[in-house]
Amino acid sequence: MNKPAMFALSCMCASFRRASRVLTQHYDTALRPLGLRATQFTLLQALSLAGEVSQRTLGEILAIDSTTLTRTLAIMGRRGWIASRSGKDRRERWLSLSEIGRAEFKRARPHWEKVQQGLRARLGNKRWNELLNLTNQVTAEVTA
Amino acid sequence: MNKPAMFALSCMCASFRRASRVLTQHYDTALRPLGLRATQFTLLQALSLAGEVSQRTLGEILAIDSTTLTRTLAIMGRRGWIASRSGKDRRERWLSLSEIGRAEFKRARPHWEKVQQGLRARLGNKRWNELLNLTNQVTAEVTA
DNA sequence: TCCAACTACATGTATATGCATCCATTGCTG
DNA sequence: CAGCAATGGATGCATATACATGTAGTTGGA
Repeated sequence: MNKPAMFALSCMCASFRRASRVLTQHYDTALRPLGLRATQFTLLQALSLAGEVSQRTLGEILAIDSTTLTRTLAIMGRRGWIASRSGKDRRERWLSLSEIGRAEFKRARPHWEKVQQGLRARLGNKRWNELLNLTNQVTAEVTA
Repeated sequence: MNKPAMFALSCMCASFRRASRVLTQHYDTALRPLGLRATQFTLLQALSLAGEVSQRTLGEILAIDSTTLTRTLAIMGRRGWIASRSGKDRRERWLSLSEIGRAEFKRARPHWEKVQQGLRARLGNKRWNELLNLTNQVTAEVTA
């Protein structure tokens, strides 16, 4: 037993935030042996996919405030994962993964894939796909 | 034009976190005139629904670490929204809404309902219901 | 009965997050 | 071209979040 007291929430925001907390802990647990957080893995992955992007654009991709990125990237920068340079427009910071950052991402990816697989198996392919589609749609809808 | 650079994410955790950020800002914006955050509204609502609960139980309901609640409730307590007392087991804190807290919740609820309605209209009833169901299911599944 | 294990909450520390504001740079317009 | 508005990012500040650890109170045996 030890059934959790959890019950369904009718507030979309609250339901998403609760699910996020639960998922973040789940992914964090899987990545903890690597000394990596889910949020940081997400940034490594985003940069790996996007190539070189400005801080502003990275923020738009992940719907993260640019000023939040300043701090999070600083932490990752200290660990040597981020390469940044200024562009023609000298206000901009162009970001990409450093060599070390790419290696870190490569090291973490299998762990991430394992969590994804495990969760996908528990939810079933149908729900898994619906969830990814719907959550991405909500983001698009609210952002628009 | 001015299209957001956002694209679909395949990481369940990242997709949920991004959607949470977007939704939180959306709800926060609606509640800002009241000086209330979405997270705080959620706590008011949870306490309003749950009646008197221990801090531990409240944490289980919302999947929030009990130590997180210590701080968040402290903030809300300073504003006079929370009534707390210790139970027979003197380690426990039993929490409920104070009179002021109930008033604050009542004041905020219409604003919250308006955001919910607006979002529901944009997503359509079908997707809205699917989203609530699925997000609650993920929480249940991962928590289990 | 008494102590060891356990439980509930508090505190220290670190990251995540966003808003208001500031600074430097760029773009626009008269 | 001069000057002002707009933009990209940094900084100050406040909240949200969780883990490791500390502390007080409870409980289940020996």
